[in-house]
Amino acid sequence: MALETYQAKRNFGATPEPRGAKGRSPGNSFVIQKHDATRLHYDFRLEMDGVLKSWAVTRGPSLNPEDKRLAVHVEDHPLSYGDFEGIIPKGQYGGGTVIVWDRGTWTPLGDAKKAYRKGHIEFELDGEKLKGRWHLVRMHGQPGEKHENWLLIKGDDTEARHDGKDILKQRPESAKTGRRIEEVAKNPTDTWNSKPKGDGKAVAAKTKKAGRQIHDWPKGARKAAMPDFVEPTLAKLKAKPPAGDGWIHEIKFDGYRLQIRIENGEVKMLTRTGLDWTEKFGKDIADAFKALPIQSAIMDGELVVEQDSGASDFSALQQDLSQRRYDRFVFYTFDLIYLDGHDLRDVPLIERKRLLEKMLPAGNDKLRYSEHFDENGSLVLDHVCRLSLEGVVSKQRDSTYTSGRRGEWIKAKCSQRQELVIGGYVPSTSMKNAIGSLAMGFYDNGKLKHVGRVGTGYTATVAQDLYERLSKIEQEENSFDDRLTPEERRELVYVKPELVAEVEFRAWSSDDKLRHAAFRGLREDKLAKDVVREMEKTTAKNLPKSTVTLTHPDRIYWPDEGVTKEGLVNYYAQVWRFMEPYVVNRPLALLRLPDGVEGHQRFFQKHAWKGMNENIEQITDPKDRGGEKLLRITDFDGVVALVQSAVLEIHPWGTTTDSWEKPDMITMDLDPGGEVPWESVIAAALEIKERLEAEGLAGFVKTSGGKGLHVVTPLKPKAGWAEVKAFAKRLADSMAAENPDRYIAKATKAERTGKIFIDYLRNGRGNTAVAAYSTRARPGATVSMPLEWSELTADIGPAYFTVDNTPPRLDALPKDPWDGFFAAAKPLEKRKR
DNA sequence: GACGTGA
DNA sequence: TCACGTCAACGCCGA
DNA sequence: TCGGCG
Repeated sequence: MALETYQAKRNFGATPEPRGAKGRSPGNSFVIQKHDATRLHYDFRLEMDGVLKSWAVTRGPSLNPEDKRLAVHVEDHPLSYGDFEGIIPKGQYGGGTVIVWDRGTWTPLGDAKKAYRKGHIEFELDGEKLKGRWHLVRMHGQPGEKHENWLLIKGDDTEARHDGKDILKQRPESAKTGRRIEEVAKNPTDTWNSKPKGDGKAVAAKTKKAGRQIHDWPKGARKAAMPDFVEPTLAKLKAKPPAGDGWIHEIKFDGYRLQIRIENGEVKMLTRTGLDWTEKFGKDIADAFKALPIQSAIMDGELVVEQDSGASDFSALQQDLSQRRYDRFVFYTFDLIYLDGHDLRDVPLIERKRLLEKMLPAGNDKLRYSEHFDENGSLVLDHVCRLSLEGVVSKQRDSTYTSGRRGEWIKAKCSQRQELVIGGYVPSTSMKNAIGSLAMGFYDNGKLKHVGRVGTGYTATVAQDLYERLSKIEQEENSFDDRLTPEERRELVYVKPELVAEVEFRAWSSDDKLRHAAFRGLREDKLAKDVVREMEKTTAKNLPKSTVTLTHPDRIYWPDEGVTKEGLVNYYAQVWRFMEPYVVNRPLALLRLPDGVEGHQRFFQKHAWKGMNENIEQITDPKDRGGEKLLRITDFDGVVALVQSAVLEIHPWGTTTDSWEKPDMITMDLDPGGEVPWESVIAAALEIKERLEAEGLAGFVKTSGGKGLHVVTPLKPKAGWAEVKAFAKRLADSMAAENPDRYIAKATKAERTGKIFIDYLRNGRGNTAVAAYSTRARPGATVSMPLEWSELTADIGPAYFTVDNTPPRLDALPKDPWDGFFAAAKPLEKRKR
């Protein structure tokens, strides 16, 4: 065991975990000793009351689990001295903003990739005894900045924490800093740009219509050329609309969000991501826009198909689209971004809408102006819901038009109501002779299906009244056709299914239970036998069911898309039959975000943890028998358990646990650097495919759900990790060598602009790549989507498929896009290794 | 998300 | 009781 | 040998 010593360049002192402290000795340097030849390398900086008191460059141990002991020897230092030999706190924590006390203000330094160490420190400074804690973090830094490691120290009372939350609490006056922190803390997002590049060649104006004269442009309007695609404002999903005068409320449409661009007499309709879908929607809408007395404009709105009730209907819309039936389309315009030479994005919303209303002819049956309401938000929602509309979108009256989701727009959805049969009750625990909750059901083919309990919505009088009536019709036997779980049966008293109640609820859950149900009264006029489910079951398909309990099924994981924990389970239920072979019986690495994609927590996990759901299996790495247990799932319950654990990305090894040492697939990750056109990424994927086929191997392609594409090769498990990785490296290297202007096989960021990084490093032992059909923990609820090669066109970007649009896609597919994946597996032959 | 720990 | 911390880690490449 | 990258 080699023992190496490194000397600090200057003074430094640290005494982690007091229990680890051992002895002290004078001297004049900070020495850190390393056992074994594991890599050691950490930089420390020591910040005290705004002054850089001292600093040191040291080296620490790698996080090799075997290498947990660190010996530190600190000598003759004004701050601290002593030896310690202690257990290094294992692991690190990920993410967050690092803040330092710098010249009198808290300054965010940037994102901490991880904090490696922390500990306590006691020291004397100018005769004063001080206590503190230290953190060592590794910095992301800003682009172009030097990357540094910082040790943050403050006294006990004002310890600098890695996420800055406490600091903000203590220093409310630093609101400015707070915003900066927010910004810095924001994850650098996807740089993939699916916007069409402004199409360059201007189409000659056919007929120049007389533009409507606007003499007094509202304040904020800027003379400007028409911008390219403007990323739409997105609404954040909230439980109810915001209160206050600053908000206006519009009806929420259930259709396709489109950006209308009128330019040189041409009308274009772009989707949320900027794809040109003008052709998809027939001529009617485009013609209606063409007829407007406008020279150029960008408008924001939604294409819908209205039911008779006036509610928009997404499924009808999709039906019409697939049947090329265009006559029922109606376009609701709700925002005006650009008009006749003026950029209106900085104009307050209310003014934009005023202008928009003037532009749109009243009484047009194709184009409508989306009216808004000034009343109290909850009132509007109530009203809207009573009309069986979907919900409301609330917008800040004076907000400018900003791309993305910033909370200026908030959407709230309506609840549903329906009559249900009371099949039992649970006595109240707080009141005598009153019910606490009701067990409800509906009839399906003459059988009473249990849909869960309704435990709210009663006044005390009603609860007593119900008890009075229900206790008279008690019965021994189960009133429901279903076998209830012990939890569902707990305290339950069955009654003859005679009474009908109206119940309000937010949604049906995947297993046909009520969500957020509230009692709204008895329906004396209804016969129990007539109570059936009002809303068509959306799926008659044979979806896998899970017994895993979801806590907080309403937890929102993707606020923009409104994808909840339960929604994610539904997604996996739909894709499971396709996804299963790529995730079961493989060691897994997980990316977990308990607070969703916008939350502050985000961490990888590859080892088992305490309290882990029993449907996630703990397995032993045969190469590391004494080590921590790795993870595996074997069935649908396993994925649901992952979702319950807030796993938003699933990264399996490229092997099954049946043959740990022999991978059954190769994943080549094509990661385009900046300014690489999407067509080039497609070309790269095709080139890899050809090269693989030249070697007698098959290639399958999937979107990454992020920026690029993955080309995956099935293998007969024969060659070992080293050989497979060497093959992958050779493939990447040869492509980079032959086309150095297009490809690069190494991760050097600076050289990657304009090139595609062919990442072969996912093919080593213990390395992972995101699973087919796994969601990605990024905005948009995107998924990694297997494609047939013929589907790989410019229309489909790397982040095109999402939790929302994937199930309909899979339904429409004649077969698995990766049909025959494992059948196409060939062993990696010796000569190719 | 679930656990352990220290205040 | 509450607030906080913890949850991966290694080879490769260029300077 | 170090920092930076996935």
